[in-house]
Amino acid sequence: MNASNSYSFLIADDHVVVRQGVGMILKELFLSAVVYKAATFNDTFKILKEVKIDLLILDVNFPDGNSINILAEIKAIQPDVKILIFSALEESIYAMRYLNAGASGYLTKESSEDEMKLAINSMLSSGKYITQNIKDKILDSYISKKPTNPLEVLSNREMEVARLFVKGYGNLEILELLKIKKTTVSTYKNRIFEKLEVDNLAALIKIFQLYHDETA
Amino acid sequence: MNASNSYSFLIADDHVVVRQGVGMILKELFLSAVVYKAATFNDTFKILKEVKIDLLILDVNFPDGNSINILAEIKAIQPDVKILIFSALEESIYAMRYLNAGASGYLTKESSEDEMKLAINSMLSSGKYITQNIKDKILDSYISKKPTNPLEVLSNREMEVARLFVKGYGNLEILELLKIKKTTVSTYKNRIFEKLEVDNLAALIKIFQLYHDETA
DNA sequence: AGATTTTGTAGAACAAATTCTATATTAAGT
DNA sequence: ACTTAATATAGAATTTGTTCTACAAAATCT
Repeated sequence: MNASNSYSFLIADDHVVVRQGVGMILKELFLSAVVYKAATFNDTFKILKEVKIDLLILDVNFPDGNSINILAEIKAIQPDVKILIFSALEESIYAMRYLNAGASGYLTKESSEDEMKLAINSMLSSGKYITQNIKDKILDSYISKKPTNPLEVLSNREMEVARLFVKGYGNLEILELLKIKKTTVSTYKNRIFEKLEVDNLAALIKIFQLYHDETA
Repeated sequence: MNASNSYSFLIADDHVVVRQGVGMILKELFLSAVVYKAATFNDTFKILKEVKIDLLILDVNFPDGNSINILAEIKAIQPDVKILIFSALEESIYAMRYLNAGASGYLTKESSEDEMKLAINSMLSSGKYITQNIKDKILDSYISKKPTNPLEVLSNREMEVARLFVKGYGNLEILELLKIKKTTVSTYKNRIFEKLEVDNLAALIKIFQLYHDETA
């Protein structure tokens, strides 16, 4: 909260309507809110360097890049800024990754106005906001261990196979290349999917992209 | 325009913030605007059946179905309603499809506030709004037929199926969603792969990343 | 208008991939 | 050291996906 006793927000989203819509909700919640808006990463960084922000509402789907490590960059500039991810992606898999990477809240664009307000309030008071859904997931996987890069959980062989899948090879090609049986390939595929908590190739590819593995 | 001499709008979009944002812009343009909002197709239809709408601002990306042919259904209810598509999808691939299907304007969510206002005004006065970009395309297609975007070669149905594949849906899910037989899904997949000259899902996804700006 | 191509759809037969179970080997934990 | 968990590997049975062919309706070309 700044000197004039009102919260400062930064809405970073590439769509005007979204910036407007979120801005409106913010104004409804806090009459005196100071609301900054950014349409690109560059703008986002620029503003973060200039003014102290209490809450950054961030859509990670920018045209000028969107890998997960920008969260670290943001924190490097303003370590205390609270980040609420506001994404059009289904929370399930992605939320955890963003939370691990430095965000302290995750909200989907499908959320109702009430939930959005709840989330914003919660971020300001307790510094975080997580849906029950995600809390459950956290219990599941946080309790054990949390590798920074999810791909680390794969064994060497699994990684080998995963790369081939991401490159577009089918089971038959992989079986051929590695000289193993088709059921073995399927077994790996299964373990890979389980470990990374995905259930289809498209999601696997996204993870590889997110964690910028050259092979993608 | 209705009896009380003010325009009536219907904003159909599944995201609250977008509805708010567009609503705000509408109110800025026309103080006396009557603005209805719908978050689903069902709501959209319900409202269309009840009140006369001058301009429908429609995001066709609903959770409860989103094929192009709903435009026909809308027209069946209110033949005179003007439809402005407001979509996050790449203009070059989709605009023509929607225009052919009954819309009379296409605006991407990346548009600036000014452009949005221009579009809305244009829809109300001349009944249509097309960006220069698309006008060029129409001219081009009159002269020579060379697709700028490779995805243009897909038929509407093929596009629908391709998107589902890219999202990670399997044949079974797609067959279920579109209520078609499994061989039909395979046939589409084949035609899609042939037309785009790829032979695996990973490659298809890459093309979509390159040529299809979609937030999902 | 008539001919040709594209599109939306599917059946029969076949190929590919998955499940579930299992086992030997290695790595990790206490 | 001794036990437990993870890894690399498959077989049998089953499920999922593909091919190839086909056909009517719509769109496009001549």
